[in-house]
Amino acid sequence: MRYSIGQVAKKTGLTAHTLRYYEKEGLLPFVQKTGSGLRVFSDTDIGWLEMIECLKGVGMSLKDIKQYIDWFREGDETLLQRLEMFQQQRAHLENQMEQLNKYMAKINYKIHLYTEAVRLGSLEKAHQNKELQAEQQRVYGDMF
Amino acid sequence: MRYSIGQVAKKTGLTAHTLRYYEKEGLLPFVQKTGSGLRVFSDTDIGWLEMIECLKGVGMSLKDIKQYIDWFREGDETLLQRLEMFQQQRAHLENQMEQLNKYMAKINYKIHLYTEAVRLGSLEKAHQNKELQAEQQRVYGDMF
DNA sequence: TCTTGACTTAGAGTTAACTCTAAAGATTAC
DNA sequence: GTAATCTTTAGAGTTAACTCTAAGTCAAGA
Repeated sequence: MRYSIGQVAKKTGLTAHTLRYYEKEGLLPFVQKTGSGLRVFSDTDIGWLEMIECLKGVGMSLKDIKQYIDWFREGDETLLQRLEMFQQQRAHLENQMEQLNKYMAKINYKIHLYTEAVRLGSLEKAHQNKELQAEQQRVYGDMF
Repeated sequence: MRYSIGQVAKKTGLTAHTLRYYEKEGLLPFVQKTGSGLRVFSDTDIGWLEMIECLKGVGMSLKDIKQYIDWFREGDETLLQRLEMFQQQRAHLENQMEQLNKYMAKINYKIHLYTEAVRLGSLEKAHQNKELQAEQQRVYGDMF
């Protein structure tokens, strides 16, 4: 299948502006153009965009994503660099997920606390609830 | 305990510049100053910084974090707003974690693929491995 | 006391990642 | 065929979150 920039924008949730910007930054080196200069995206290009979304979601900068794409274009000489990059990103992702679990515990505590506070009409009173105090100890303490 | 800005910087991994910036943006309204103007951080302030780190980590902007702090300062009239904010952030965090799990599957597949590719000296050959093709199907397909 | 290093301020500068503009050309629906 | 819509370009502008500078003040150790 072939897609115009607008169709890809709809499909991916990015704007046409952003897609052009990505291309300018070297992130979409495989997009074709018609004789009159219009971009034509293939399913392969959509696949690259999904990979870019993944790497961005893991916290990579566009610059580093471009590095990966450049390595890909250089061929099998850069297989090891690419493997190492993915290993680094996995390690990074593991840390990230661990962090998010901690944040979740903290936010769950806040939800308990504020649910009780809303019920009682007072944060101070909610804070005196023994059960919540115990949970706060577990999550690691504060009062905000 | 009381801490200078430099001690807090070390403790939190933020720079003194960043701490001053946070204060300027209204995120640290409880930090005291000495007669001569030096900042004095308390354990309560450290607690706030941990909360800010958490909310930032969940994806909130400094502006929205300030909103929460302002609500806190307004007292029990804003309990419901704060509860709703935390509920929204929990929902957001759940989506985020789900996304990260998908990214992890994708990256694990890449690591398998590239480990095999490095062994064979060719991405093309690794790609022909039946087991990897099956994994790719499960993860959702591409070839980059 | 002197020196060294930490701290103060206002305000300017930086970076990443968009985001928009304007003017013109291309394509589609009727 | 023509109106409406989409796409093109180069380049300027925006936003969030820092990051740094300069010129001076403060505090602790030898």
